[in-house]
Amino acid sequence: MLDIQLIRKDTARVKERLATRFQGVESKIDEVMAFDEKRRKLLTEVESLKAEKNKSAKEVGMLKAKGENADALIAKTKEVTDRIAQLDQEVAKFEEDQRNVLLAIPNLPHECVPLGKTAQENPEIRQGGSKKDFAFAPKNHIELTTKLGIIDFERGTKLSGSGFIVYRGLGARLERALINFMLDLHTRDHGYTEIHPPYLVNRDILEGTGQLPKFEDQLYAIKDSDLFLIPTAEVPVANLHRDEILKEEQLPIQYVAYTPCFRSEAGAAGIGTRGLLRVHQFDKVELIRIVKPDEGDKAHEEMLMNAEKVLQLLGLHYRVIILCTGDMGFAMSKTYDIEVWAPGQNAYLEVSSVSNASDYQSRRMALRYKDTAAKSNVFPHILNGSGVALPRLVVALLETWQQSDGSILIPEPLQPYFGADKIV
RNA sequence: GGUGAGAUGGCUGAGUGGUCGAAAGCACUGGUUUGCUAAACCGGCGUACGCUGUAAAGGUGUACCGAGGGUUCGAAUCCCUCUCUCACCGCCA
Repeated sequence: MLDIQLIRKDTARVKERLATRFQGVESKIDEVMAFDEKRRKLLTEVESLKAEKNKSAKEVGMLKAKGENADALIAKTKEVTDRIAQLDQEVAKFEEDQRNVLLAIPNLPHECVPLGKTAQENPEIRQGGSKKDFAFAPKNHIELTTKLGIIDFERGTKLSGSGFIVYRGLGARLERALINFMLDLHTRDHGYTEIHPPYLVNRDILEGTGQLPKFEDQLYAIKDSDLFLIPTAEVPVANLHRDEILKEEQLPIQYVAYTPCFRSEAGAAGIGTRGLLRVHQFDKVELIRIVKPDEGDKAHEEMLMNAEKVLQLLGLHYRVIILCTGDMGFAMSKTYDIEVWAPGQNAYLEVSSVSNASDYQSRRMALRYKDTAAKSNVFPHILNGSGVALPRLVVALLETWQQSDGSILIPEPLQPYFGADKIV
């Protein structure tokens, strides 16, 4: 969430930058300010009453110690206490109202993020690899996987409904090989520490990263409990140090985690269609960094390159785009997407989203570090990036490395993990 | 799931209704001193928010002793609920 001090001090500028996301959000700032003003006024009043109460209570104690009568003072203090109880409730109400509005306000876009409203306005930053030339018409992944018998779409639907898939035989092995390949790459070559987190988390955790309270309909909830299936490893891993005050030397932190991700995808285009492009459960290797504020931009660029490396090693063509202000996720200040080329679709598919959440999430989860220079506790910047998501990677891999006979070549760096050089 | 014991500041650990934000020790840190390593001594050392205020600071108030509620003029201390930890039993991958 945004810093209330910043909102108070620089109201106009905060509103201006919020408005670049979508028109109308900036009015929430006025709501926050209204609650804030009332809250502080009452707080001052109730706190001075409490000071009075504390003083009187002490005097009662001293009178009684001396054996004197304190009935009058007790009666008077009782009145003050009652009044305090009343005001405390009002203050709490304003605090809650203010927090609720704050939680519904998205992060401020980074200064360098291009203005825009929709995904069509996201500028391309660069490309990697090159499109493969085919001497035949490349098939799409559904045809390829069905013929090879490595993905069973029908039985996935039978078990759990549309948007669920079953990997089989070498398909299952490919999934496992890719996960291990990416985990090893990021831990060995890129310096991340592997985390294996819970797949179920409570409400507070989801509030910390910004999925709640606004996007509950996108989550799967566990009946008769307050637990939810994680939509991404970002949720448990970014929250790992919540409510902590880290030592400065603990930073930077770099975590990598493989988890399945569960998304209801309510209202999303493409759900219910066959294939791997949009599913309710998918595997993903996720990167998280927790860094000092002034190291955020550099860390962001590095993470992007960490994710790109996966595609480079697998010989895939891709492009990097930067999301415009209107297309960015709620909690993020700056986001790059990596889109991989899928010849069978004749389209780019998003396989990674690399974002800088600045201090927005660390504020929500009360994560700080002791900054020796500033002599105070500072909210670190939290970054997350897919490194990368599996289903669309598999699509691009199969469609790119397919042969005219329908077999699939396995890129060399993946072969030790897969245990073979092709799928036939 | 059952029974019992617990939860206090970075750590250990006192404190069972009044001047306790909390003893003491350790750790950390500033200083003094002894020719170094080190020791001794003196001091500092939680977080959040409000008010005030400065160039920086500072001053002041409130809250926080697992969480939430209650009793009381007054709660770390008494009562209730919950969470977690430990031990044993049961069950189980």
